[in-house]
Amino acid sequence: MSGWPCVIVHADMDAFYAAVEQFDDPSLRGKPVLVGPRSARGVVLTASYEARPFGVGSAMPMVEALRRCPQALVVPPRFERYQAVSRIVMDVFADFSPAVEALSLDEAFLDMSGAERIFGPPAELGRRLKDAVREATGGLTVSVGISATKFVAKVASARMKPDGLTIVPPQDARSWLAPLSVSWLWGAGAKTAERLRGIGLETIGDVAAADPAMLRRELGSIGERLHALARAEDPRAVEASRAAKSIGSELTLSADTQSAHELELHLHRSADKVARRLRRAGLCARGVRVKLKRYDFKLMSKQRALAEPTDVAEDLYRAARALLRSFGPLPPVRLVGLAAFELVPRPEGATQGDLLSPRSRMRDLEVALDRLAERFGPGVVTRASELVRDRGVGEGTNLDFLRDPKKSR
DNA sequence: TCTGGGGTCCTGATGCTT
DNA sequence: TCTGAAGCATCAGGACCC
Repeated sequence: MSGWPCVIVHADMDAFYAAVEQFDDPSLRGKPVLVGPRSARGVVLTASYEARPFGVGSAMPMVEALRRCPQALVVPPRFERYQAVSRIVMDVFADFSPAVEALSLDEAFLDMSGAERIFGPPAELGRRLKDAVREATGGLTVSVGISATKFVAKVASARMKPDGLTIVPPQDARSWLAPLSVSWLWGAGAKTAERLRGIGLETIGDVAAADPAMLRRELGSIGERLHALARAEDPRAVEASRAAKSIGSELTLSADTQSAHELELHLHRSADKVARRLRRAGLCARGVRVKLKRYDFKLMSKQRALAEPTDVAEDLYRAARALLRSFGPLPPVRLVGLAAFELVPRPEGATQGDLLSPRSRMRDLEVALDRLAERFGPGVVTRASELVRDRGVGEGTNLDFLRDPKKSR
């Protein structure tokens, strides 16, 4: 496009989870909806636009959100449904560009450089993209920002929500950014924004005009990056596919605990969940990390390399249990998590030649449980073998745990 | 207000190897 | 054999994003 070195689109679905819930259940439409767990320690994942005028937003404790907006309807999240809708949306994006970089379920970058002949100038392109999403999803709206860099496109999509379309030509990008608060800078969260204000930089224009050497002194390498972003310089390309670097599962407990036994139970469930996701992705982990969040929100973590790459829950759990024990006496803990990292493709026939080893049998059992989880509806176990009993499954165990590892056995 | 769960990236400390 | 420096890998913690 004339004068545009490249065309980067950022598309961000509006109040995605809440919009899906309102779409699926017409009785929620036009009403304040909060998607999130009802638990005492839960936070709001997404608030519908009807709830936002009450001062409710993402990451706000649910208790506080309901204090501000008592008439809000709370809907527990249904991630599988959001994933299904997300696939539809991403397919639409893929119709527009071969280079789509999904940032999450509800937003993506598209590199549309050189597509003017097919889709027209940026304004026309944006309208067509929005129409296509609305049509494919049956009415969901997306906000779109278009510029020549990722950062400016992303800010542009967020500036006019919901259902917005903002185009920032590259020659206007720097002056367009200048009056915005430093908290719009990508990579400057609460702490960094506070430090910037502490050195007298309130707006993105202030950061752009600041001495980069001073920014580096004050903030380290992030200072230089923020300086470049503030000047609308962002060389990062749209990356079509990025391999996961870790897969984890964590849980905030309903009450703090110092019981190693209770934490081990949670680690066991997390190990099951993570191993299943590894197997689905055809990956093995070469390391395990355990994360604990203390009563005072201080994080503690320990990690270790595994003797060999694995996608077996028992292996992950054993390593995690050893890490947990290495913490020594535990303070009251509010969150426990397990993550697998250094992910590598699962070698073909990894258990071949070793079919009778306990480890190989354990993996076979876990794969069989995966299949059961896919096939069976609700029910309870009527007979359980010794091997299964070792895993906490016995007569009367509800089969729901096969499909939702969070459910207790 | 009182703070989730999924991640990524960066930094400083530490330990190992040469 | 001891010591120190350099380079690298690993680990733990922190900030950030959606």
